[in-house]
Amino acid sequence: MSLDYTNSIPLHVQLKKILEQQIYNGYYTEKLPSERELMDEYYVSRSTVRQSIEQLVRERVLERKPGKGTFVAIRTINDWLGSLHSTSENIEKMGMAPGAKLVASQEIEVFGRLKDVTGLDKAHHFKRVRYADDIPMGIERHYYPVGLGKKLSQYNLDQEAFYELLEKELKVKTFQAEQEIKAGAATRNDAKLLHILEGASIIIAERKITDIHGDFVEFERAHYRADMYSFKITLSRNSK
Amino acid sequence: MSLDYTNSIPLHVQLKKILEQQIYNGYYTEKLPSERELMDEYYVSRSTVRQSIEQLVRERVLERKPGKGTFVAIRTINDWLGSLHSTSENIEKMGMAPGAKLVASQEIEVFGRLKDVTGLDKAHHFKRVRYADDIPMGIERHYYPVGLGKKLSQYNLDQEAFYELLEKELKVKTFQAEQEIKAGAATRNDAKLLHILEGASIIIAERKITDIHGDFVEFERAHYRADMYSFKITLSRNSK
DNA sequence: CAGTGGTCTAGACCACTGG
DNA sequence: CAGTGGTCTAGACCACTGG
Repeated sequence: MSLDYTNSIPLHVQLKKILEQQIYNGYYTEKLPSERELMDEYYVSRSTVRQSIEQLVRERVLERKPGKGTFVAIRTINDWLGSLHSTSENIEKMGMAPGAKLVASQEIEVFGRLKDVTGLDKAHHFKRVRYADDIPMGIERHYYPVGLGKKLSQYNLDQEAFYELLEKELKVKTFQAEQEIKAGAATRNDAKLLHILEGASIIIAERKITDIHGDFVEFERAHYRADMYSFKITLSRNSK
Repeated sequence: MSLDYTNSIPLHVQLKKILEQQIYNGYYTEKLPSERELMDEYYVSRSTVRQSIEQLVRERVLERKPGKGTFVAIRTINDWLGSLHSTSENIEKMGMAPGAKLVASQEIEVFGRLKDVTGLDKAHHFKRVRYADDIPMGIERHYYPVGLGKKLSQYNLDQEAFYELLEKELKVKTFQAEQEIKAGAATRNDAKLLHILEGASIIIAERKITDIHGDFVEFERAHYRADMYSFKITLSRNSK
C-alpha cells in the first residue's frame, strides 16, 4: 500500500490508517519499523511519520520506547475500562480480601433476552460466587460462545482472572464494553448463595463485550448484595 | 515569564505550563495570541509552539479554529462526564419525556456523613423530583455551599439545567467528579414521592464534584425507582 | 558503536476566515 | 486582502539502548 499524493486527505492521515489496518490485520504484532525506515517506505518526511504515529499513540494503539522503537500497545481489559474498577479492586478498596469460587460450568440453550443480546443459540455458562473476606457478596454469571467457553473451561477458574485469561492466554482482542447498572430484589436462589433474605435489595451489573470486529465475546450478569457492594467511578477533566 | 533554554525540560513543556497557568489564572479567557505571535514572544519555532498547544488541545484546555485562531475551550460538565449519560438523556433514550419539579430549596445544618464528604457546616439544599412522561421516577438532592446555593436559588429550577447553570451562568470551573452507584430500599418518604411501596428496590447514585482548585462544588444524592431507571456506561478502546 | 525516538529550527504552501 | 491554523519538507543535535 502506498500514499496518494494527489488526494486531499493529508498524508499523515492516510499513513495512520494504513498502519492501523496493518496492526489490526496482524501484520505488525510487536515492533514497527523505525521512523526513518517508514520515511523511506512511504516517501514522506519524518515529521509526517511522527504525526501518524502520535495519533496512534494517543489512541493507545502504539507505544513509543525511546532508544528502542515503536511497538503495538499491550492493553488489558481492566486497563481500558479505566475509570470503572474491577470486582477485586472494589473489594480490596473496602479493605477486604477478594476470592472466587466456580459453582457451575456448562453448555446451555439460550433464549429470551439473553439470546437477543448475545445473538447465540447455545452458550457456555460459568457461574461464580465472589467473596470478600470469605463473606459471599456477589454472583457473577458469564456467557461465552461455545468454542471460547470450552477453551476457558480448561483453566482453573477459582480465581479472579477471567479477563486476563481472555487477553493473554486466548489472544482475544477486545474492543468495546457496554455496561448497565441497576437495582433489583434477590431471588430465592440469590438469597441462598448470598446468605441474605429473599427480596432483599441487590445491585445488578450487566456487561457486554465485543471484539475489534464487533463480534460478541462475552456477556456477564452479576448480582451483588446491596449492603456490601457499590460501583465507584471517577471522572476527571484531564483525560491525560 | 520566559523560557529557560539551559534547563533540560523541553521548551514545549515549559511553554505548555506557562500557557496553562495563564489560562487558569484568567489571563487568557478567550482567544490566545496566534502561533506566529507566540513564536516572537517566546523565541521558539512554530513547531515548538504547536507542540505546546497540541498538548493543551488534547487535554481539552484549548480549541483550535482554522482560519480564526486558538481559543480557551468551553466545556460543560455533561460533556466530560463523557461515557456516563445524564438523567435527561437516560429518560429520553427510554423514549419518554424528561421533566423536573423543585420540591424544596432551603439552608440546612449539615452533620454526619454529609458533613464528612462536603466539609461544610451549613449548606443549601435543593430537592427535585424527576419525571419520565409525568411518572415520578427519581428524587435528586443537591447540596451546595451557602453562597453558591443562594445564587442558584434565584433561577427557575423546574428544569433540567443545574450543570449548565453552574458552568454558564455562574462560571464555576468544574474539574473532577466522583460517582458511586449502589442499591437500597425506599424509605416511607421516597415511597410517597415516587408512588411505590416502602421497602421497594431503589438505585442510589451519589456524586461529588470539585472545581479545578480541588474545592467542593456540589454533592448530589439521587434515588431512582429500580423498575424504571438504570445507568448505562459505554467504554471503548478508542478514546478519541 | 549504530540505531532509536525526542526535540528543535527555518522555511514553504494550503484552505479558510472575515473585514 | 492579511491573518489564521493545517500540512509538509529537510536537516540537525540530543540522550538512551543494547550488542
